[in-house]
Amino acid sequence: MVRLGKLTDYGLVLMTCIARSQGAPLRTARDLARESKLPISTVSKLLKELLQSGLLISHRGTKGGYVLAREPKDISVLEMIAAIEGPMALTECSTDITGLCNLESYCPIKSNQQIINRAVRSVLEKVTLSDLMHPLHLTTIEDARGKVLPVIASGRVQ
Amino acid sequence: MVRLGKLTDYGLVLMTCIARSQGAPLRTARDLARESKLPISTVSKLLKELLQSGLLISHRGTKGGYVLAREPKDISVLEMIAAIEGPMALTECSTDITGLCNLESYCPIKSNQQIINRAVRSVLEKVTLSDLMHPLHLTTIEDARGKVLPVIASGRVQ
DNA sequence: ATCAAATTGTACTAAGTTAGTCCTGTATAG
DNA sequence: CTATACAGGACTAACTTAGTACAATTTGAT
Repeated sequence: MVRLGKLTDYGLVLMTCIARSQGAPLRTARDLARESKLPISTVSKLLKELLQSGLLISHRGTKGGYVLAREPKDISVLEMIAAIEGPMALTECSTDITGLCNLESYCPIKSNQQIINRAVRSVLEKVTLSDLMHPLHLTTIEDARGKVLPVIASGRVQ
Repeated sequence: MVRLGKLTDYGLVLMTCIARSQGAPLRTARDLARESKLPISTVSKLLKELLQSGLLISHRGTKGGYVLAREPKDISVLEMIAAIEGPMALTECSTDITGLCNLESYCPIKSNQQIINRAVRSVLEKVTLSDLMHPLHLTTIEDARGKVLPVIASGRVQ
């Protein structure tokens, strides 16, 4: 169903939690687990992955924890997804790594998949953590070919 | 990695094959299996699913086979994906079916996921089977917020 | 009428991926 | 020195996907 894994979903929740408490001291894994109602082992694992992708900065020891590495507006949804799921590709054909697709060179729609993939990536690149924090600021979004999609002011999609 | 399943990929290939032979008589599963170099059992299964979603029309018996139910330009990539993978949602939160997400009502980014999902859906809705057949006709595509993505004339993405 | 070609429907198995847990090690503030 | 919190890896169970197989049904042609 072209869907994000649950863990990725949780990752977005955690990033939003951390972003919301900017200015506050470091957020610990336990702390975030309590706030997000997720098991601490899972939270811990996700924070590690977000750290390794450079989206978070950590401090060890007592009074340790995590902060955002950049401002929310400079962290894209695409980056967060990639941090947890690995480099995103809609199909293996679109990963630029040759030899993965068993239809190889005579695959008739390889180039099309790259087009689709690029469009999807681009959408996710443009939506940032800041947008996730402040849904009201994102009132419209233009889809491929410039058609405007109305997005309801409450943050809900009609 | 937010990717399509292999079967979906095959489904796009099959639809492209059928679209390319419009005007010709019905295409059989065996026929398409040979052309696409896929196992016939898999092809048969996919054609059934595409049929049930109303994207194909079938005729049984000798001289039977499949044709497109509509013109290529009126069949979106989103429909083809949905036919094989079920209704698309980036996360379970975005399916409009309540009770699936264990964070339920207090999930802080539910509405945002719906925004992301809608943008992605919209991109896939705008790309049609016709675009897959004639990649040269799709030279640029606009991403969310109207930024133009260049797409190389050869059909390859730079 | 009968046969052969083709779709229809269902059920099943194996493989791969994802979710989630646990344990040991390392750094640091007090 | 010690309690706290991150770091890294290994591991298991559950779920999903890919792929196969078979019997039933429909239909055109001889």
